[in-house]
Amino acid sequence: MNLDQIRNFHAVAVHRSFTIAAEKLFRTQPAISTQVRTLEEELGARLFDRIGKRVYLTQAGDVLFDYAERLLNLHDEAKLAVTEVNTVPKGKILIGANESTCLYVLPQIFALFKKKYPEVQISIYRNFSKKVLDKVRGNQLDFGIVTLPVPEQELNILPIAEDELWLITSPDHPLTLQTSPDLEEVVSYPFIFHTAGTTRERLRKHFGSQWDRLHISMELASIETIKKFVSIGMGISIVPKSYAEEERRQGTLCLLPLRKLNLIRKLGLIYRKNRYLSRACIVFLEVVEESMHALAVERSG
Amino acid sequence: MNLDQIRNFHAVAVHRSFTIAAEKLFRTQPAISTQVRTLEEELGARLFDRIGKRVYLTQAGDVLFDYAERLLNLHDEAKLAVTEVNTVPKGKILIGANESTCLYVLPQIFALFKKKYPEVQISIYRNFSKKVLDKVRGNQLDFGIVTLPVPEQELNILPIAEDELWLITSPDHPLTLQTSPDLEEVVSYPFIFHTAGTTRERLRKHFGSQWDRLHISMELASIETIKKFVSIGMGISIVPKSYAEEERRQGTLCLLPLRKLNLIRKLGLIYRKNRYLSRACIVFLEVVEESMHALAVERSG
DNA sequence: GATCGGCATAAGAAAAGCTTATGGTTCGCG
DNA sequence: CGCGAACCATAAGCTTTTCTTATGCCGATC
Repeated sequence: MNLDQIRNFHAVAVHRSFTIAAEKLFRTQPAISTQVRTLEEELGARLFDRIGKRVYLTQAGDVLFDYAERLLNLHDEAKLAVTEVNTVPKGKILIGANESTCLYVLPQIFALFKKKYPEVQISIYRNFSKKVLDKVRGNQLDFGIVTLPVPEQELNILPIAEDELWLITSPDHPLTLQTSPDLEEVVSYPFIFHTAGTTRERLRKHFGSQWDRLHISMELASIETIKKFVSIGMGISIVPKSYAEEERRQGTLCLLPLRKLNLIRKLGLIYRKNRYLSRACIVFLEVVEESMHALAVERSG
Repeated sequence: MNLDQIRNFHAVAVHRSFTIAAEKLFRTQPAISTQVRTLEEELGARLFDRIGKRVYLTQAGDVLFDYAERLLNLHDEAKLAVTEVNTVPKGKILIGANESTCLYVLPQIFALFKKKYPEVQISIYRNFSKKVLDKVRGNQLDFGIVTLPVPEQELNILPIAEDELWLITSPDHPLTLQTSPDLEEVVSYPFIFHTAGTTRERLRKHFGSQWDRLHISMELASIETIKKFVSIGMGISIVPKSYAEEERRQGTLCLLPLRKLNLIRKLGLIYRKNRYLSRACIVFLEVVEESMHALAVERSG
């Protein structure tokens, strides 16, 4: 019993005629006849009484008729629902990002996106870039926002933001007397760092031999707490410049570029290659590009 | 999109593997692959992400998956329900009968039937034999109980009861002095008849030339009222003997055989030829035959 | 009682679906 | 790092299913 047979049966029942049913289904009458007969044989029950010219539903046919309607309706609904997924953007997007991205990058993008596509639900997985990367590779996330560079294999990468790494200190710190302190000077002061993360690893490499001379007074798990402790003079730190602009304006932190250490942190949106993008995912990509342009204009303007 | 494709899709989704799905469905892997691909093309949406060795449902696939389960369940249910109609007797039986049959014949049969098959609902269409006959011919009734004979074309006929037509009078009627009055005597007394019906027509023929001499004092629509009026002496009537046995016992009516008028009224169960009998209808026929045997034994014993 | 309408059946053609064979990836293991 | 096994896609050929055309049969209708 397949849907075609059910459709045939249903048409015959509705029109009380094999011939008319055949017309409606753009088949010939024998085609309908045999299909109905096959159905009857399979079910072991006659579905119609063929009496003279007339066709009547038997009791079994009557029972099947109700199911036929439900099946056909459900089938139509299914087709519609599946097609709609990729025409009207809706459903859910899973995005992975680290904490700071969640705080400083995603809000603007999401605001724009939600305004355009309110039906799409966004779910955020917050973790270190490395974990995010794994989950994107494992197809458990639709998108990830991670620190670049990233091994390119299997991934599409879309750079979305650049930020210089600057030194932050408390407003009354001795280093603030300089406009652009030297690395060698800086290492003599106690540092506050993230417990882990890509940026910390990159800094270690850039510091080179200086790293061992570094005095790490604290390790904290979030940018917000780091800034807090830096502002009360518990140590100094290095963070993406834009993450501290707000505090600089308020005067709670000082932002200083480091001489000779021209470190740039790039953020990228990543997603798996060969992956089928739902309509919701496609429009998300569009919105990301769009908001990048908006930011670029903002900066230049 | 047919049920087979949906079944294939579902199996792949469940096992997250084309190969395993193929095994479970006793097909080869390419068969499953092409079917799924066809489905994807028809829906215009990819249903799986094939990434490396792994298979993931896309968003569209996820949507379809829910529908697939519902469709397959509904399909199973439909098969079961249709098959059950003709194994476990249930549903509805439509029976047509005239008033007197309803009163004196059906109750015993129905009692037995209901005891054996409580799930079958019996619906009675009460009308004259002629109307019942038409409805059985028109396939609007499963069975009819009518006065025989009946034109045989298109019908199966099962005789179920015989009854002699006897005279009924009030207990103090002059005719009661005789054991078996003559037709010629009888016609001099006022008669009460049914307004219409097969028996009345048959009597007319049998009375022959006497009919015109008949004085019909009343015409009534039901056996019960006829008996009432006869018992209070408003006239005499001729009815199937068994219909007045009760009143004879109670002494409210007298039952007398008519000499020379050996009229027998036969009742028959009729149903259309070429008609598919549901399980409920088949067991109804069985019960009817069974209760006929029971009555035969009762009479002989 | 001849004709028309409507379903069943048969035979041949078309379409769909399955299998075997094979190729390209990926993943795991030495 | 490379090799083999696992897995899905594709192609070609064959089988099965399903369609159409042709025809028969039966009941309804005039």
